[in-house]
Amino acid sequence: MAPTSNRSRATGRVTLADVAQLAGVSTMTVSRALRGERAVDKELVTRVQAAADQLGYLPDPAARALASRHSSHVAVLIPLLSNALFVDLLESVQKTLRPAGYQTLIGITHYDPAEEEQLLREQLQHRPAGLLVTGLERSDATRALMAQSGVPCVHLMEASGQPGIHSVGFSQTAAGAAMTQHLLARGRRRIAFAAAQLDPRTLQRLEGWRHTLKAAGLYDPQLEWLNPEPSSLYLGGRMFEHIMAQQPDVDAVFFCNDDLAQGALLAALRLGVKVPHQVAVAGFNDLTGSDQMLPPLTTVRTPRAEVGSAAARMLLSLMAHEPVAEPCVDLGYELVVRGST
Amino acid sequence: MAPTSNRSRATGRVTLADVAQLAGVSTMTVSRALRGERAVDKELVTRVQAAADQLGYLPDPAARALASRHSSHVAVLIPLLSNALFVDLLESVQKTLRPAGYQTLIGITHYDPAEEEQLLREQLQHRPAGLLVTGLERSDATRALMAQSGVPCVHLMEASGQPGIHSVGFSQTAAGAAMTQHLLARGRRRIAFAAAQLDPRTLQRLEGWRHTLKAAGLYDPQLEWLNPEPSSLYLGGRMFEHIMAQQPDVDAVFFCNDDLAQGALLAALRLGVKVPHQVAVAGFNDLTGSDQMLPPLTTVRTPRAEVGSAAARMLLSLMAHEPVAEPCVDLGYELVVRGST
DNA sequence: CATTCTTTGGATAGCGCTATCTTGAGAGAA
DNA sequence: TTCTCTCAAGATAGCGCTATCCAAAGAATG
Repeated sequence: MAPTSNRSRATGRVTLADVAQLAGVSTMTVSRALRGERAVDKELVTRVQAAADQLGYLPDPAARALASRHSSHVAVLIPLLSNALFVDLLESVQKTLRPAGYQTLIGITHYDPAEEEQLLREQLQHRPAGLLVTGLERSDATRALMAQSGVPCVHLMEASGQPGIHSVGFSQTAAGAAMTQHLLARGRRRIAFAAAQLDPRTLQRLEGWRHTLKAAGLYDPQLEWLNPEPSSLYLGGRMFEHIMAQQPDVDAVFFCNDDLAQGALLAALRLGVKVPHQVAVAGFNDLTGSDQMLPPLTTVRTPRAEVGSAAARMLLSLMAHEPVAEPCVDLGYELVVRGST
Repeated sequence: MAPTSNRSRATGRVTLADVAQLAGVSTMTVSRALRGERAVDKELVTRVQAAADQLGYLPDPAARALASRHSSHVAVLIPLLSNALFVDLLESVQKTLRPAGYQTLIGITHYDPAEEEQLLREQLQHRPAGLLVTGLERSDATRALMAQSGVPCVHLMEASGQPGIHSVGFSQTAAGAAMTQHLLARGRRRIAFAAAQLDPRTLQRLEGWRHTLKAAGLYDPQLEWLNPEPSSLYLGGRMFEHIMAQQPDVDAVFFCNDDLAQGALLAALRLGVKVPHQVAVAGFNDLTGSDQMLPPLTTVRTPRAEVGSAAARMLLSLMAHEPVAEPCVDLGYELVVRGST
């Protein structure tokens, strides 16, 4: 066991003061040496480092937060964890932030602006060092809270053009258009768009689809199937059944998310509808299992892991008050053509 | 805008001192009144409450943590977020803990004992008020850390018999046995057990399967298909193909998780293997989509949402130093028989 | 009525750090 | 040489709370 000072023996915790005593310097020097802040004599730094290692010193985040006015937390607001997209995003965020000494505080908004505001309010109490939020659309109150808190923030999954906004993502509209183009190229003419949840990014994909069909002179509002319920395999199946029953001339369905499309493919099997012969089916996000479906699902692979790590790195720069080369990063997307189209 | 004292005007934050000044009492009385600690005159409590509301006072978690030696965080250690089981568990935990004023710190262990230990070490730095961990099995070092930290802890998803251990879950062994019994009752005789990941709970299900088959005189080690890779639809399909190719006499496959079983059902469709005619397929956990498969998947519905909320409530009691009626809660499971068997 | 026991509010002293000012020593300028 | 001017290290003073001790006032006891 390492020797301990009177102080640490009393509380059972190794403090800065203990390290300072052992290294023969002031607590302030230890604090500075350990954080690499300001100039500290190189020899002193190694001596302090050695003392800290010897005692097994670990800084107290609460004391740090109180004294410095910001914690080592990064607040992350995402809509759901039941969409694998956000799980992947979160994993890559954590993988980048944790080694840098930041804890992520996860808030699930359920796509509800009021809940987002409430969560943000709670999380700001913890004086987070940084903030990651999904998308660009939010209530004025939430926006105001963010601005007035002064906490650096990066927006995820969409690429904003606005100055002063940091974002990492891609153009959902372009991705929606690209998939629609693909279906057109496959000779489809009655291409339905089926969406659930109707969150902002889904609506952007819808816009891409609309724009492309209009340009091709094939747009028909009847082809829009919008359902505000949460996305699920079950709902995808039900929507597919409805579409097939009510618009037998539809020759392609573009679902806003893979879980809907997977449900549709299963429903097609049940109904005996031939995919892609009779109708093509496309999804979005390339979630687990899409490549295992029968037929395998054509979809758009979204770079969520890359978005997570790039956004986390950008946030690290912001938190360190370093300059950020490119405040709006577009990581693109990839059309993945499989058997279903 | 509410009037502010000199102090809060200086820092831009409403403090206890501001509330105390407005209510005409000491900060200590405000602190006690707001936390409902010790006996405070009823009239004073309302006066303090009113002052706090008027000023929009919100306590500072960092200061609280520093002074009281524990934060308002609850650390939660789960293996994965890519298994929907843990997403459901987490959601219900948060739903219970958040209204009680606790923030959850999520740590993803990836089923790795070393990573679990590392995460716990980091999280204990934050002096959590409570701890939720998955399962009962962990490294000695982790166990020691937990014990020496003195942080109240509830174990999830398994029901422990050990005294001094708080747990909420069910018997994985019994659930594994129940499914095997069901397959036997359906007249199956060559029942394979296919598992991935091989985490402790999977191995307990395996034990239930083994025990039941042995009792029926039908056990054969050849029927165990154990693969340490992470669970996925893809892997389930591959394992199913192997089993069918190498043991054509197998008339049922019990998968340790629904994602594997779903992959198997899709593979069966691809291969033209008739389920349940030629071979029955069963899963575990009743995940999203299992009821949408072709045929719908027989599985075991596990009460993860109930486990999450019951465990969170138990932890709240422990953190409040209240007595816990039943330290080991068994919430059971439910066999869900569908078309695949 | 004196004595003890319970309250309940307040004063005090930190919790373990960091922001900020001060000090002292060496470098450079006059 | 003498007077700035840097710049690194230290002293000081909190950050915003709560643990803990204390005192005063009532309640209970003999």
